[in-house]
Amino acid sequence: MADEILATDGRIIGERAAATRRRLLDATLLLLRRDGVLDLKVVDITREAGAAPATFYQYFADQDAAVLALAEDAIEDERPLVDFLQPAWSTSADIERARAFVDAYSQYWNDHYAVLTLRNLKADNGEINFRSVRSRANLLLLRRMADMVTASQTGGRIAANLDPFATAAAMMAMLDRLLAYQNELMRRGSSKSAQRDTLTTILFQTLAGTPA
Amino acid sequence: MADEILATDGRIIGERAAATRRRLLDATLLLLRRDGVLDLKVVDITREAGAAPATFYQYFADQDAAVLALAEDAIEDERPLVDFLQPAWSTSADIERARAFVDAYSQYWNDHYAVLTLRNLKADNGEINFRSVRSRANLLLLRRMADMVTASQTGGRIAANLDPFATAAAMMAMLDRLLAYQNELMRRGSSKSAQRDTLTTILFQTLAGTPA
DNA sequence: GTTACAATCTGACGCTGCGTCAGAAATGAA
DNA sequence: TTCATTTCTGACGCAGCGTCAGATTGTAAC
Repeated sequence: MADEILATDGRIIGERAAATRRRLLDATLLLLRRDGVLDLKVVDITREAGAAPATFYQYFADQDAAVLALAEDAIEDERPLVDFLQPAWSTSADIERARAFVDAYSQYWNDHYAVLTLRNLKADNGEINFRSVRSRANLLLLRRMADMVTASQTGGRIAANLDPFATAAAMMAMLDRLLAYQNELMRRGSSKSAQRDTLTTILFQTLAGTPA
Repeated sequence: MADEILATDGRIIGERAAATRRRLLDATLLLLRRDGVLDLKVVDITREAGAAPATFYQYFADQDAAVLALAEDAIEDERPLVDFLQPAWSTSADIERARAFVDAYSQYWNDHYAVLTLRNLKADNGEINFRSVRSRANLLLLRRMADMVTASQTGGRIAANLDPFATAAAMMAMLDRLLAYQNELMRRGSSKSAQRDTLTTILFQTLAGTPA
């Protein structure tokens, strides 16, 4: 990869500096998870990382830059999820693959909960860097789902008037906000496994129709 | 209603004070929309409302209290949406009602975008007051959708293994995040009306199955 | 191991916004 | 006009941000 990591003043950083930068990122992630996305403080990050506040600004222009770096990291973990969608679902045996996808996606979202929430918030707010990183993260999955829709339409298994990309986006939207409702659902008596099965069914029937 | 509005020191407020409080709320809403949910400042709110910063704290313990009040206000506008779901959809003529529901929900979300985003963020973060106001806002719609699922299952029109409440929540999740993706979708060539139709179709087939 | 230079880190500062308090201004009843 | 009540505000102490000049650490040459 040609993306050398730079300090904010533009110089190429050495080994010691890279380690410090990494410590700062780790601390950012820890605090994001522990204190929530609205209470992230540079002071806390540097205290956690055992550095002075000023050090933070040697590697990141501001908090956002650090969060953005974490969001870039998260992309790597989203990429493998596409394997669950390939080849396209069709038979009833593929329902198990759909279930595995739902599980893997839940896991992915859980692992990166804080970062993804903040990324989406900033992206929704129109911040261009965060839009970009979100697009890149989701593009593979969205494209793949859209292709599944097209294939299922060709086979006459799902409604012809669905817009493939919009359908894919709707499914991603559903998955993205799933966890936010999970606790509430549990309180109303839908067990976790019922949620899992329900989501699997909706996803399968929307993307692939009735199993062959 | 018995809910008299109180100042933070507990006294019942008069007419002038109520007007000031209202001005502060209006200003909060304005800035939330204009500057985004992460840049809301009490100083700005009071400047906008033509008051001193200290005045804000006479009516709200902190920023959250004001946002919470706005979230309560938003509930009123969500309530009428339930009419689109009642009686349950079944015939192909009801697809038009589903489309009207999608439109109305989009409108509602657009109108209250900033407040709902912040409400969800805080609710997801576990803040109890925001969870409560979100539950109350969504409960009617969720229950109604769940009932539709049950009815459709009884009629054999949709899969029997769907958990009614989880299905309803999945549909709400999909709608809730819809707008976040809209711009991105447009950029990828799904027109607004294609999105609208797609969402309508997914919603109808998930809650009501194939039209009778 | 001393020197000198570059890489890295930090203390101290000014600024902005938060939330509190004592008291000032407006209101209106007598 | 008086004065008690309601409402509003200036001034303050505190916390976090981001900058800068200079201190510290690493290392290469001698």
